[in-house]
Amino acid sequence: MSSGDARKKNAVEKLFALVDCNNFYASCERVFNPALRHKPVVVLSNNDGCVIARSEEAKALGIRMGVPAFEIESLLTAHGVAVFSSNYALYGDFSSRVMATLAALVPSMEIYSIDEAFLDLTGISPEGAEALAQRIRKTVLKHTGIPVGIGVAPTKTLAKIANHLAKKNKMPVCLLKGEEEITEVLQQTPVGEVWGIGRQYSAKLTARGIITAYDLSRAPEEWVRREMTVTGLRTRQELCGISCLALEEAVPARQAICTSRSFGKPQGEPGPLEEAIATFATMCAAKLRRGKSAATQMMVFIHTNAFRTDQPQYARNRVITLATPTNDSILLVKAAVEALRAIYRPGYLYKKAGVIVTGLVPEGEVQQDLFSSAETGKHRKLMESLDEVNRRYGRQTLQVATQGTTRKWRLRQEKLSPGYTTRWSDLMEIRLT
DNA sequence: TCTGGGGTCCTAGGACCC
DNA sequence: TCTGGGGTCCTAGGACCC
Repeated sequence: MSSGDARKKNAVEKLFALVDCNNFYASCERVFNPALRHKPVVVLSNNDGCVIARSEEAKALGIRMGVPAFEIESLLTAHGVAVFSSNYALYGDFSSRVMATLAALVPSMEIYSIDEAFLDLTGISPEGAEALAQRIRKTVLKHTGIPVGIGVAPTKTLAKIANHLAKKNKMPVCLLKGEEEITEVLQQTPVGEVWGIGRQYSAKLTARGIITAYDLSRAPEEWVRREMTVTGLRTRQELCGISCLALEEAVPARQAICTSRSFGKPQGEPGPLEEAIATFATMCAAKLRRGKSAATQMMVFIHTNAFRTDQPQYARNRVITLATPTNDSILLVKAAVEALRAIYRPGYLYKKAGVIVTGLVPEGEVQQDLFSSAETGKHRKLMESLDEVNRRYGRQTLQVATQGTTRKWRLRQEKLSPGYTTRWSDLMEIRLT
């Protein structure tokens, strides 16, 4: 069966759009800082470690994604690149604005990531889809200041490819339809660029002579399934135009929440480590409460700097099962510190630590433990007040004592932009003279 | 001196049960 | 020689994503 025949088997020809914000973090930094227009901009990861977003001008300078900032310091200075620490409060807020704008323009959408959304355009003619995509792009730009690119195709995987193509050709919208056009594009797409094909699979496929996305769409189904599991098989079918990945409108309940950081300076003493772990535990607790869920298990991990092969290495984690599912900061801090004490060893320089909570259940369904319910009830009121204070006066205004005040472990964040849209004190001022 | 953070899904294999 | 078979649950590890 040719892929064309297979496509016809779909009762209704589906059509998906992928909307992707261009260089999202860099674009956010630009909105309130027009002086940065047409200038190279990069945004660094937490701890000012690696480059995680680049404006077009920065890409043109040859700055690669993920490159450590210290390796390109002279390049950044020489070209007057504007450098920012990541400001997730700002990006999260812009993301909400973009998504709200999209939601008002289409009947059904899936928020796929902070800067991407899939839209269902099934039933719309190719010309209609193209016009709608153009309108979406203009509206988002006008309402939020964020430029987006849009790829449209019969499956999500093909819509991703259409979106890449739009970027490559510096076109705002790319519509991919019709067997011949799709075949031609797939033949020009390296298999590693396909959504769902990462480094490992890319190497394996290339070694087997599967070089392009088209080759993968023609590979024997049995082989793909055996070597790449059903996930790989779905990707193969999607490349053939058979839609296997549906639009997921409802946000599935989280399964895990993680808070982890690299330290600005490596830490050897137990004190600062405990303060860091306690802080991560309270951040997990706050995220749990915001999502109205509670955790049944917690994992605490610490490790040394793996890049420093000249130093002794150590990495351990410890899982604690909580007697009753909880989102109480005080109980979670207690558990986290206990876990840390069990795995901490002196004589190492720790670079990173984190807390992961799992086994999440809805807050309302928690079975109260007979022996601790009185304590839990008291704490609940306290947590509500804590969240309210921190919401009003900024994160970490009220803390659990174990979090400490030295913050020796804190992030390096030397180039943070203001919280233009999320902190009253950072609101932009305009002087009319 | 400096190298991110937060998620998901799938499978194989072991433990355990009847 | 040859040691049941089938089901469920859990975990670790490997792959991927942005």
